[in-house]
Amino acid sequence: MPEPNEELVLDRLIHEPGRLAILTVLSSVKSADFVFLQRTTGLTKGNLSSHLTRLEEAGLVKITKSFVLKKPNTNVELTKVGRQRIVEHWNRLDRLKNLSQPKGEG
Amino acid sequence: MPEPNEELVLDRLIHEPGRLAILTVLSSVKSADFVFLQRTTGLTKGNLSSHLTRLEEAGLVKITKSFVLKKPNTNVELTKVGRQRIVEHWNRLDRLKNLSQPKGEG
DNA sequence: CAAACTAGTTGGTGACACAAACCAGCATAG
DNA sequence: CTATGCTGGTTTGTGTCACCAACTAGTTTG
Repeated sequence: MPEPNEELVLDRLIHEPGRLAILTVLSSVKSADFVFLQRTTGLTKGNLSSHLTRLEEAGLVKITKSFVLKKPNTNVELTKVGRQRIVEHWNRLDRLKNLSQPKGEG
Repeated sequence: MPEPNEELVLDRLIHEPGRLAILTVLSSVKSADFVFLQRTTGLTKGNLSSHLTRLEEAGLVKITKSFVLKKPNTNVELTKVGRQRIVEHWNRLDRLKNLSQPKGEG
């Protein structure tokens, strides 16, 4: 039973393509609403909704619901923890990648 | 129904952490055997076995079984396609990452 | 012979990503 | 008023699949 290199273990919650996209988009903006996230990530409403719920439950995003122009509006922003975790995830991916290409792409 | 940016869609077959590790290790060596892969990836035998089967079925790796010192020996190497696909996957991840950090880490 | 070890494979199970169906509010059409 | 159809979401049903435990096959040790 090998003990995996802790540094390289990938967090599935974050690694999942849909959520990785959501979190990565969020890390470039202060906040984003549901419709914007749907457009940028290409996720369906259903998937986006459930991913957001999971991310919120995990404390990675803060969700604020309100009404804008009489329409429901779901605003999402990274929490401090969320921001740390997505950065750390990209760092881990870099380290994994560098296992195979220690000198970087030539 | 938004159409996702084709360039950014992540292939789950490759993206799965265990397989991403296997493929990344393989991309740095000519070939590797089961035990070596288990040590380097930290996967259990069962997981490694089933991931390898999936990768072989997908044509990403070539598996050669033989006996070495009277023990079964499973040798694994990337196919040409496999090598292309893992490189392309890392490129996609780079592009996704750069959506949020177009200037690199500041 | 049995017990333990190596090198794997297979089967059962729970988690979960997905899309379809659903829901609520608003707007126009008749 | 009812009906139709938007927008902006949530919930539900289902199939996939990653995981670990159990198993197989052969070898070595006693």
